[in-house]
Amino acid sequence: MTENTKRDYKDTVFLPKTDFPMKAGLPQKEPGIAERWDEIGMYERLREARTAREKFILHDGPPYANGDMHIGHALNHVLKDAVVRTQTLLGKDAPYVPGWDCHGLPIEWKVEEQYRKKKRDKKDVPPAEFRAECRQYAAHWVEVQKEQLKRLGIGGRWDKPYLTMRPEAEAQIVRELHKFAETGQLYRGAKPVMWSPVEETALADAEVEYHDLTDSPQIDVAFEIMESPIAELVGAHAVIWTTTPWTIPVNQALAYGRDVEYELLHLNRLPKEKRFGISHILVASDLKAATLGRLGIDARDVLTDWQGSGSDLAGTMVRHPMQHLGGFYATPRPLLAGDFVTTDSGTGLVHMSPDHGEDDFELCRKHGIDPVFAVMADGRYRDDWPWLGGDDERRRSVINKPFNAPDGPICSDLREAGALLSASADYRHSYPHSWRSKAKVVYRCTPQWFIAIDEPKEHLDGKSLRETAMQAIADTRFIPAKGRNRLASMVEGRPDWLISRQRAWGVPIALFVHRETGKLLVDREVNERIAAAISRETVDAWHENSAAEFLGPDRNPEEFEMVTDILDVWFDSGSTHAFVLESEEWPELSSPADLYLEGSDQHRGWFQSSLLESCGTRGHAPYKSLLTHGFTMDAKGMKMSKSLGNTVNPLTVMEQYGADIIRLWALTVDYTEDHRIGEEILKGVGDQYRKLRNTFRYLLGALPERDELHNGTEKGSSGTYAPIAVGELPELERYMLGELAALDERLRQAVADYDFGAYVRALTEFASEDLSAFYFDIRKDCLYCDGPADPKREAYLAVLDVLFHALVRYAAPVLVFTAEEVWTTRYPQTVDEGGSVHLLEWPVLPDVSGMDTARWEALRALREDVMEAIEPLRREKIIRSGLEAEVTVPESAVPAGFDDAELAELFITASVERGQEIAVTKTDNHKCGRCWRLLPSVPEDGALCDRCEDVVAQLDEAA
RNA sequence: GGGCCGGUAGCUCAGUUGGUUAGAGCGCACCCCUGAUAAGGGUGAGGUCGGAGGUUCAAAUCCUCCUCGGCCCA
Repeated sequence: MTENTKRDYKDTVFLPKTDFPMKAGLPQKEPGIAERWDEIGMYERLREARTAREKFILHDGPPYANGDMHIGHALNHVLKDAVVRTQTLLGKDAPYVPGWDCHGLPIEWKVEEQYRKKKRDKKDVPPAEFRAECRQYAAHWVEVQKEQLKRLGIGGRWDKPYLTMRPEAEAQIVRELHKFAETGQLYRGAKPVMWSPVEETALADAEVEYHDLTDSPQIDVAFEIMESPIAELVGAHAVIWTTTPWTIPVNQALAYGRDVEYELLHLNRLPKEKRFGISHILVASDLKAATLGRLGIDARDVLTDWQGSGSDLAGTMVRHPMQHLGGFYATPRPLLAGDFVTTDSGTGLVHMSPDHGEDDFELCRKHGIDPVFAVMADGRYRDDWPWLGGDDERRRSVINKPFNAPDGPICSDLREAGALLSASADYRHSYPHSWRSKAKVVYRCTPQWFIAIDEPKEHLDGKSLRETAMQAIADTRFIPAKGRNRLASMVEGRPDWLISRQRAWGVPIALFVHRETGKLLVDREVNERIAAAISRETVDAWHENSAAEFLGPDRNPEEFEMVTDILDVWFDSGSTHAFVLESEEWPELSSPADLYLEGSDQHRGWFQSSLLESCGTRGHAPYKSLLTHGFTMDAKGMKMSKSLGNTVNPLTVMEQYGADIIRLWALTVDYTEDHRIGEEILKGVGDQYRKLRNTFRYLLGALPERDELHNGTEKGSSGTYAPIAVGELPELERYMLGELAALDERLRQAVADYDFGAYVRALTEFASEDLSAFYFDIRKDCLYCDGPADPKREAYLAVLDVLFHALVRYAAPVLVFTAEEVWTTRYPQTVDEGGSVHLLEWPVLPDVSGMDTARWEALRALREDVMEAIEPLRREKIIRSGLEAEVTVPESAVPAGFDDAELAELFITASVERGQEIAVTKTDNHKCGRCWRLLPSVPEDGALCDRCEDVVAQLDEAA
């Protein structure tokens, strides 16, 4: 046999063979795969495949149709897609209809910007044309985002997404509004709302952002006390402090705190020029020092003439500093007790203008003081206003900086009236600004439409909308659980829902108000005429048709006012359950949804608007459970912003790494908290991806090219593993099937918990630890060197087949593209058949119940000890590989039922025998020229062992 | 400024009702293999569990304060 020592046995070894490349090239490959899904009509195929199955409805919250997809969209949609795909894999019918929010200010703003660029005045544009432009603008971004989401591998009904601007949707939104009107939950009120004088519109809370200012004005103003139960106070001056001088012309009262302590300070000791012509001032004791400081008065120079608590001030009246103007200013202003008064800043006395503050409005309303609507939409005082209104050339918008400055008209007039005690422009605080124009906003009282939150309603079983919503929250499942508290506390504390906007691009508040009585017209026939018209002609119907057409012949159009406000876009999106889930247009959907899934900011947004809309009209939430995710930060955990330049663009990541990498990232991080993304993290995700990819590559390489395992039958895209007789398998094979079953269980649990991090981790650790480092490593010799018909080798391949079919399905919801690539590599006919890995269902595994896994866990622990014991010999270069080691293990450490030969195979060593303690020596055996094992049956290095001798003989014979 | 949430190895994450030397995967270092090869295997080094107090026989786990970060609100 000496000639054999020179023979190269490489071609007698069964090495893995596959066309599946190690390097993924995802950015190049993915678009083609997505395209094929489109071509085969994946969504319809899935609906067909899951006909009559239990449904799982994830309702998409509509992103705003404005701009490219950003990382937040990517995370959100990958999570949604993972939910839909895992539920589908479990065999449920999980349709997904993506949607977009299309109305609203940001789009209007963009369209106006385009007009400005064309030097065209918006006021010259006919409203219908303007709305048409907005519609076109939104449609453009819907298409852009749609393509970007498809590129991300998101599956859904892309041929018919829902848009809030579809006429059918607009009509249904109006119908929902009418439901509120018909049940008496809608009212027109006057309330101070956040108002932007620049955009001339009321703003929602979400449209306002706070910026820190360092140069705000602050002034102290003296109001002379006319009458008071406290005799000493008469003739003295109450001092108020404010950062908004422009509200002084609309002052109607002062507020004090009942429990706050006040002092009357005597200024007579001061030199005359420091006294402002005033003898006494009234301020809170706690703020005395701060106030005197602003007034430039040394506290040692003043005496306290009177001291008392706020409640003593009841019944005190002051006069406005501009009393000499008469009219509005001639009325005495009362001092009122306000719960909101604190001694944190100011003077402890707060000037009240019901037009321009929430606290002010409420307190004044209690005392019968009404707002006067002095400030117009553009921020200037109205034409007939006696101070700084009309033709006063100094008239400006109230947010105009010079207007409020210490040398501006307000301060100058107050100074002249002897009422201005201090004025500067150096105050630091945060102040609300419009998120679009970045200009300052103000509180301004305007007529607005509201949905009442606390009125008990018959159709809600005598409960209020708030109570109904609180009950619905109690009935909802929250993932993670902390969301419940967050939503509940917001609903508990929120005010009535302000739903009107004075803008152009939106669903109209299509209502009639009787001019004489001011009452809302509630007539179902009229309402249905309105909705029907909108459903035919879009929202233009309301603006372009005459009142008479809606009112019908029985009513005189002259008697009714058509409301021209439009709806808050939150009302639009809050109605999606009505015009999407309940709509005939998407028969695959139903309501309520099993799940809404959005970022945690939507506790105040969509989760809440949907809840209120549905509770107000249907008495329950439109969802059974709510899943919220945190926000994506940069690599250091800091918020991403364009100005900081630390944004990560998912489109770029897809180009560089591929969509499967972003998906793997999104499903690995803890979405319940804020999480990070960055180069290092993506690199780590890429490593994890490669581990999974190589596991599939190994399986594809080891498994027969033609499907011999299936006895020649072509299983194709509906294929599953070949039937196997579990009882006849070697124990290692049965153990691995048991481990696979354990993995299966972990994965099912992770799906039930929406815990995708646990899902991916279980999958990766299984691939890495159980397969690569254990099972595949042990069976490498068997796969390469045993004869093709060897029962052990066949058993191994059978188990690899099971593993393949299970793992490719498990991976499919995560690595949507790679799983498809894996599947079509093994079953190329899938492509012609129009099949896909994504049409398959959760694997059914061979039953291996009753396995004694404890024995194997002990075995693996021992295996680790053996590896550790071998290491010193390798370090000292006594041996190089474990195959050269003869190992002794303590009898007591070996689980029952393993013989020495099995142990040597499992430990991948030359031999194993029992002894007192773990010991390792170098073997004297020779190395088999084919399998490279060092065995007693090998006569000399390079010769064959018994097993290889047989196999080579067989092969030579066949050749 | 207020409410809520969070800060465990370089990275992503586990750490059940407080209880033995705080774990995993990846990365890293070193080694082996060169017949999964820009792959595979082995060993190892990394953490004062954001910081400071406190409760307790015992705290990453409970309490207080501080700090950093985030969301929402003002």
